[in-house]
Amino acid sequence: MRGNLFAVAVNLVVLTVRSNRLHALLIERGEPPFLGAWALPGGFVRPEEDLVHTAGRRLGEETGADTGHAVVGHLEQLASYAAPDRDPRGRVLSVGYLAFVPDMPEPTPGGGAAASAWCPIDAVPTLAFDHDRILDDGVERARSKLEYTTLAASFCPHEFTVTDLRRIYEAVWRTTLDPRNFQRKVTSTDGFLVPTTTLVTGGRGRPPRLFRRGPARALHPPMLRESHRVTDDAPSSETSTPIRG
Amino acid sequence: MRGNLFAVAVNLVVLTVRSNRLHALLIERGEPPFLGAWALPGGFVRPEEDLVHTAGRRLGEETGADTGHAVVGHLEQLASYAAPDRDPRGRVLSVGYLAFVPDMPEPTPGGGAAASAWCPIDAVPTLAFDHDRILDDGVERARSKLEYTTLAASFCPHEFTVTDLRRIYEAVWRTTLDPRNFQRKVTSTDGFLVPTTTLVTGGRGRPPRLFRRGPARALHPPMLRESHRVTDDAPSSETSTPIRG
DNA sequence: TAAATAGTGTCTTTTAGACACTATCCA
DNA sequence: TGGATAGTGTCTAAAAGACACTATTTA
Repeated sequence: MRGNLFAVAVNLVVLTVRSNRLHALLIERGEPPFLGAWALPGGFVRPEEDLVHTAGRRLGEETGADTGHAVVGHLEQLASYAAPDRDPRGRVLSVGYLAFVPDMPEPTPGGGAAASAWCPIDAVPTLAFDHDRILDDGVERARSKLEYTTLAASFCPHEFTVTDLRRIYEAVWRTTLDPRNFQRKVTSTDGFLVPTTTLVTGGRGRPPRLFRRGPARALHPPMLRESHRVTDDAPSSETSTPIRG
Repeated sequence: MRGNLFAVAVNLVVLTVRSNRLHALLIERGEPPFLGAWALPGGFVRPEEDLVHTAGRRLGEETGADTGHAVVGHLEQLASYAAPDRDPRGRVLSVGYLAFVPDMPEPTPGGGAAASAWCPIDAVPTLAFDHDRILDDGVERARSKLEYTTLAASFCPHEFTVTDLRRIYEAVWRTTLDPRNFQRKVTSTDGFLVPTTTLVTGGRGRPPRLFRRGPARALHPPMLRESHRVTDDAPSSETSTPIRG
């Protein structure tokens, strides 16, 4: 078998919406390199472990899913990053994973991290390695996935209101949506939401109904965000490359 | 640095449209394992080489771009595959890349392949390793990318007619589109097509105009393929995974 | 001239967006 | 009662789909 050998790591872009703002889960590195710097959570792939297993394991460790806290969400592979000089220790390929989780208590650091925290997406400091780019790619993926899938519901707990769901879209897209048109759109899209009989009392206005996520995964027609630019909006990464002329 | 080490390979899903059918580029393996079986072209990532460089290099070798043949197309990262038992030689992670190229002469085998050929997508035999799944993921990605990007033009040569472009959509989606509505849609989408002054004579009807690809990359509103199922249409791979309940 | 393909015009249906209006809570 | 939020109805504009019709070629 030709070729040199790589260490293979998984890094997680874990997104959630807290206080109507999109946040990412960051860890403070507890060991070199980049000791003390902020980074994406992650870890090396163990022998006999598949990529998604590593990602799920580290996600559980960081979000405290192993403490019995019920986690509903979504996990998907994002992209791989393997620039020769991206890690000073040697040749390391990192597979990025993108996770959506509902708002939950403060994270519990794991995997050799000194600390961990939810950080608003527009206040993220410079990160270790090439994690800035991985994070950017993850956020961009999240923004476009909300357009044509029902994944916004992965940011919500098991039962949620239409307004809860709208706040997800507004936070991820940094925009505002008409509450009335949004309501009609999501409740009339077959399989997106399943109504319960429960109304949430205690709020300031008419009590909203609770819904659960339905079986639909694709959104047709999609939920288009406003004024998508028509010219080049390729992500920052290599993921889109024209070949010559 | 903890963790065991991996060999890292790149495998290519190279798609083209020939005779109004979607084809993939396959190679016949010239060495073990899977000697004599069909597989996706690929190769190991060299020291100091980035992933996209490996992919571009192998793409050029297989399609004969190094022979001076002008290649216009598209290359993007697809996903990574690293199941512990996917390669009998040991732990190998493969990064899938997806390429769109215009129809071109028969391929010239490279990289240790015994033979190579364009194979209609619905006539692909069982492939070596987990290449069936990589191919499936690539085809599915291609189908959905044609909906909301202008990448269909990457299958066309530098100048092409509206009918040429429509045949791409029809081949990739295995459907038929109304030629008149298609014409209006693509010519009225700002930045998709740039008209030339050339008309193609010699055909059977009114000579069509040649166009070049415009600067637009995203399609807004998207070009929706018919009757997208509303329920679960997750790809075959791990790329979409719900987390618990 | 007939057949074939390119391209335009127009009508209908569907959907997005704006927004009036009703419903139901709390203070 | 008034303010706030939930939810429905309705109008308009934009886009998709069906398809008649014109334009320009070859056989």
